[in-house]
Amino acid sequence: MKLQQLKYLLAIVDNGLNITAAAERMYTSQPGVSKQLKLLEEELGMLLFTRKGKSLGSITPAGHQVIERARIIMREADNIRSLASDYFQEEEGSLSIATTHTQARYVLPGIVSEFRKRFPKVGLNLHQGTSEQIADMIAANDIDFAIATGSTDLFTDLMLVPSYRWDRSIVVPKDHELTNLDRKITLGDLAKYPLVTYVFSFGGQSSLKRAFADEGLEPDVVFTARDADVIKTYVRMGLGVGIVASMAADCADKKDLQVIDAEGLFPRSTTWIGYRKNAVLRRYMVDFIHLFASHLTSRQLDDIRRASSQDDIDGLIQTSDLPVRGGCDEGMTEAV
Amino acid sequence: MKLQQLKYLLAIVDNGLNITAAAERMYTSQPGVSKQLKLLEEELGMLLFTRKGKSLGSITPAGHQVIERARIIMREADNIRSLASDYFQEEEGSLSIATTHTQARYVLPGIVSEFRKRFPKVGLNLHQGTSEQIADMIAANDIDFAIATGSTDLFTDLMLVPSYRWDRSIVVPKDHELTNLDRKITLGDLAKYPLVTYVFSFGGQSSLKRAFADEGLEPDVVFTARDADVIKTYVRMGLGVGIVASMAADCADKKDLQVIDAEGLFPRSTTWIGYRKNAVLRRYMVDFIHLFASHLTSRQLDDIRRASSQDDIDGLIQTSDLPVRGGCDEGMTEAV
DNA sequence: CGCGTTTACGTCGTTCGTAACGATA
DNA sequence: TATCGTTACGAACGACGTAAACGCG
Repeated sequence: MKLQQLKYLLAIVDNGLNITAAAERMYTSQPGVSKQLKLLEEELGMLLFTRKGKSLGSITPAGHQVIERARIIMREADNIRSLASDYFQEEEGSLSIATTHTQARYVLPGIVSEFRKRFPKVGLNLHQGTSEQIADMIAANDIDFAIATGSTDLFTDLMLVPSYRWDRSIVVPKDHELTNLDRKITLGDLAKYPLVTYVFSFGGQSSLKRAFADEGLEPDVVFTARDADVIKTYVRMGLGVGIVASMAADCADKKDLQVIDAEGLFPRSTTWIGYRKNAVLRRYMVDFIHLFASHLTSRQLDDIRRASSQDDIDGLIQTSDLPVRGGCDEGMTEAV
Repeated sequence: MKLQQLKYLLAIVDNGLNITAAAERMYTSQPGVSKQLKLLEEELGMLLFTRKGKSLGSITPAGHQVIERARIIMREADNIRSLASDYFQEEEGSLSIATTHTQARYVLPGIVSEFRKRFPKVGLNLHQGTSEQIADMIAANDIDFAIATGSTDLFTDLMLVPSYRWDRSIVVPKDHELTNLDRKITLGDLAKYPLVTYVFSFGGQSSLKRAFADEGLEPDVVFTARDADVIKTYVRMGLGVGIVASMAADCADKKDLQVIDAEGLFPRSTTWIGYRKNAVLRRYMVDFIHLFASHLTSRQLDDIRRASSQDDIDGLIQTSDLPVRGGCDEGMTEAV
């Protein structure tokens, strides 16, 4: 059994049991991969895949078990390499992050620019997607960090570090009648207007919809998007009243939009940053977490680095200690 | 990085940083091992060992981390091989068991003979030792099962399957005055005589001594051994009253010794069988556990096989369900 | 006949063992 | 000088890539 053989095995699995594709991904010849698979099967004395004629049909039950173990082996081999790189020179490497639009657009820019300043030699890859797409990217490997809000169910394979909390803001055109309210805005006020907001299911099972339902109200949502910029665009067009993450209501918007803090109207959301269980975090990765979850002390980060289960992390971080991030640059300066 | 290199690395560590010894253990040449270590260090760009002149001095801090990961890799590689052997032919392999004298002498013979009948091609290795020695054997690898009583603290790396419980028996010469007692024997009775029993600390912090202390008594222990046969020998010589595990008071002894059941006098002990966490159990290994812990259903065994933490196992087995093993063959027939 | 896998074979790099050398206590 | 690790070198092995054959849809 060779590490190479296990690597090829996983490449075949991760490329839909297509040896040719696997070979291309591994930058090697197709017969080589085919042969190594054959040798591995021979040494183990068992078939890892069923054959349909000459093609691979499916993974055998025993094959699944072997693959599972092979993944552990490759993960630990990667970890050894990480340890070594980290030990030798901590400032080089790469960092792949999968995240949602709100984070990528409103929160990460400040953090990324600071990170690049500190680690100019670390190659940064940002991938934007929905929570589900992020989960897929994780499964397909090659992602070091996932950053998202709520929806922890999709990410049971990750260690999730709660990083900050945020409220929502109401966004209306400058001349909107809601701006003339001489009292705090209520859900009842909002329910009178057509609403423009995130796709429901964002951050769990529609905490937004439930907030209305809890008061016996049914909101009139006329438009949903995954993207605060799109929402604001339609608000500008007068399509309705926008509800966005407070971070997304930035200063630039104040020119033609009125932003009303909706703190207390909806439950607070918690954004976390997650990494694979059992992954060795390189120093610059820990530093990135520190930039993102600025409330953590170095001591806490050390403990997190050593944590082996989500419970360990949950025990380290009190949700109530998390900073609350607002809009219009306040949050950003806080992070830097 | 090659599996072979990691294997050599661990061999060096496990042989006291002596490359020559490691090479012998691996049935290969010493320069080969030396070179592979060098290549590994070169590839990782770090020293795994400090050098004292030409000899290896100690493991570097980073080296410890690498070794830890390497152990996981080798363990999973072994697991893959186990899976394969098991899949192909379940009836061949080997089984190494480390256990205490009482188990090896009085409990295992029946089980082993049954096991050999079922799996004649599985090579059996039994190693006898104290709990501490068993723990050492585990650490040095090459042991599949540990069987012992109490002292779970020494075996936190193992999954422990509680297997049966047992009481102690009093052993006296045929003509001893304790045999003429017309009531149930008490600790107070025992305290009047010189005692011969196991080394204190057997099975935890001397549950035996504590049983006396709880009644305000101080036993007069004149001789301690690790070995019921030795104890019985001294009882025969009239040195004192023997207290042994009930399993150790077998029928053959009844010729010249009187055995008095001491159930209730001392707390019950629980004997367990343990295997390494994350180890794949081959089918014959599961069958061995079944022979040893005969109360388990196939369903429970399946769950145990899949368990990933000690808590999972503890949740599956109620201590009160464990059979109580007595002496004089009753227990043995029950197990077969 | 295209797609994908396996077989065949020549080349090249790696591992291994023996032997000799170097360093340390 | 005994012990242990490294260097040197030739032989055997194994991995890889190209080319060609094979099976299936």
